Amino acid sequence: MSIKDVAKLAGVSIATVSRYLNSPEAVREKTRKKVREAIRQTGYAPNTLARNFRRGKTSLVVVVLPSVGDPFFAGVMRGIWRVADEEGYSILIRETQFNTHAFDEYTDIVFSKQADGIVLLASISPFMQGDAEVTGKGGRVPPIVVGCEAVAPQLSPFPSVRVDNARAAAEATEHLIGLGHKRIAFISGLAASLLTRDREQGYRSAMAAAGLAVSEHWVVEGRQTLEGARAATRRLLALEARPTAIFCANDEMAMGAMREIRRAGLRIPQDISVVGFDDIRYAEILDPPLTTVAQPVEEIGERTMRRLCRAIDGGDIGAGPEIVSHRLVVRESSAAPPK
Amino acid sequence: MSIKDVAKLAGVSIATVSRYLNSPEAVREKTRKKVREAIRQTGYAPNTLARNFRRGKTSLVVVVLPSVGDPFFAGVMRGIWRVADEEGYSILIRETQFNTHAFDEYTDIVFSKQADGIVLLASISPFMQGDAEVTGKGGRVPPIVVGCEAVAPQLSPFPSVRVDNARAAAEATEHLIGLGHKRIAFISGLAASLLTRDREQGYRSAMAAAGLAVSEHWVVEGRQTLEGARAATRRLLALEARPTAIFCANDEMAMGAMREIRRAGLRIPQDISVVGFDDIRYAEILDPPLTTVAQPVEEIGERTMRRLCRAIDGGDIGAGPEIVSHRLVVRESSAAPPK
DNA sequence: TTGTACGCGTTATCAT
DNA sequence: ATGATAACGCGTACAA
Repeated sequence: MSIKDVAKLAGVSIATVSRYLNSPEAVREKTRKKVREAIRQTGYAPNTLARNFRRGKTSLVVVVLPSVGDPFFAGVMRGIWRVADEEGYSILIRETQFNTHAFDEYTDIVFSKQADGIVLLASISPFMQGDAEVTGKGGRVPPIVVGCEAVAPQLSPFPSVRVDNARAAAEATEHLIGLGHKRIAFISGLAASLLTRDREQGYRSAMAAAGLAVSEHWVVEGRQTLEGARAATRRLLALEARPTAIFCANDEMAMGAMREIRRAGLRIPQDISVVGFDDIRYAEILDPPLTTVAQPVEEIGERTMRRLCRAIDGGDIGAGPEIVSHRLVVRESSAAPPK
Repeated sequence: MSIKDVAKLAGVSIATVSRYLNSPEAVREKTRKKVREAIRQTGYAPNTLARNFRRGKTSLVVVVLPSVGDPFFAGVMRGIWRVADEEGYSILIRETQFNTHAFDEYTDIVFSKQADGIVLLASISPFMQGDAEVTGKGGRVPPIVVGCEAVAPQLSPFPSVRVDNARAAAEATEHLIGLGHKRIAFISGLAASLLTRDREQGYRSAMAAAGLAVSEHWVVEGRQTLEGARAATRRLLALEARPTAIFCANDEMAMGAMREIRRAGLRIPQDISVVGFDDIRYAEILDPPLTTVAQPVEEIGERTMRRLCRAIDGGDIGAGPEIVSHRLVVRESSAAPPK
């Protein structure tokens, strides 16, 4: 059931069948009909494996992300899939589970032709290698685009698509400051994540700009998980001078924080305000609805994937980040601090 | 930078290089060293595309699921990935967004050699085709295993791995009945989903067994989404004889239901009890923590994938469902009805 | 417009 | 233990 069988049955050469499939206009209608009929009869389906091999293209793109469970990525993936469908790519997903991987684990995917390119979504690994070999074995830079996350200086050849995390975090902090808060805590993600570091830096600069000191007890690592954030929150609540507001580096952690605050018998926002980041679909249905920073997730996905496609096609997509706009969404989890 | 270059540089034949890669023990150590060195120097990486082509195997498996955003699938995917890594498969993910697809859209993936097999996770599509052609063009049944979802009778050739949804739903309903509830509502998923229909049937049979009538106003479609469940809940709350408990076909919908109940100024569980299904990681941190049915998600993923691997290898995996055990997790969202 | 024939990089078979 | 060579299915340059 290969192209040969179809050719034989249709009484034409395999070249004609191939042409029928790839540029039908180059085949006479009468011949087309014969081929069409033969394909129908044999139930022939072109062997994608052979086709890709011949074309030297996998038509596959790997998306690396920390955890598929995070609803935040659902939106980004939607954007990626939209473009992938348009451009004829299938998406392979690899979950890092927040683990670090050597950089060539990624580049090798391309060099060994398992995929044509790679999207790195909020994946910290390459950013940990201060001395990373950004060029591959052949001295070539594989098509890689980073989404959501910032890119370390030494990896500047790689383009990224993201919001201005520092600015957004600063705005969220300013919102709390504007409400009258002075003791504002920050639950960060993983120390290794630039994304989180950028948000922390935004928080710190907003505090500094308002002339507010940041106690080192107020900045705790939430490890980007529900559980991590719960532990972090417990520590914050145990502080003598308890913070009146907690800004979490993402909504997932904000959910964990809210849980612990309630467990401690405190009310949100009357006793403590909570602000998140990402505006996942649960943010609005929490009790109370969560104030957070919205990111244009589908747009990030689309732009990231589109840029990757151009890179795969050999186009020069330049380096540097492409910044998309964020938006502070004020809901009911933030209010003035208690007297 | 192909196997030829390595062979030339090492002064051996391509066959030897191939052997070095695939069964090193069949190569003399001295030769191995030469090849190793040549590979190092050239930076050669085997062309996966060519290898798969030659082997007639994609080493790819497609997982079809309604929505990656659902935290429930995160656990199932973890199980799938574990086995996939062991067996050397990469996972392609396709999101249906709850849309229906023709059955051959899936089977063609295998026949056109885009992948070696398919996992259908809670995906309704094949179950809608009463007259589905289960055998492919060549009359062969492609390797497909269904996870979480039940399989319609006409598709019985396909195996599945799942909990006993009807039984589990009955137990959850019995739990509410045991607390003294009589007016128990059910928010179902999509009418087309067998999974949801099984749960509905479990609910109905438990009610019937307890001698409780089910008003048709009490069974509403939540479309498996937050929004759908919210609309459904609003309708339930507007009923003259308002239900004292709502059983939701999954946790996602339970989250939506809880939101609307609170918006209406009602308390959970004092005014209304809520029970979900799945025990996603958010269930425990909701306010109040959600009573729900836990599924062994990783185990489902593992078993599903393992069965698929055997099917791909040509093993006979039989048909019929493989039932894994569920567990009712009672938390604080369910209590006795108000007087 | 159609057919012939080669090559893509690898694995596998068969000699040596 | 190693080498020569034939496939795998498809696309395409070139010839007809």
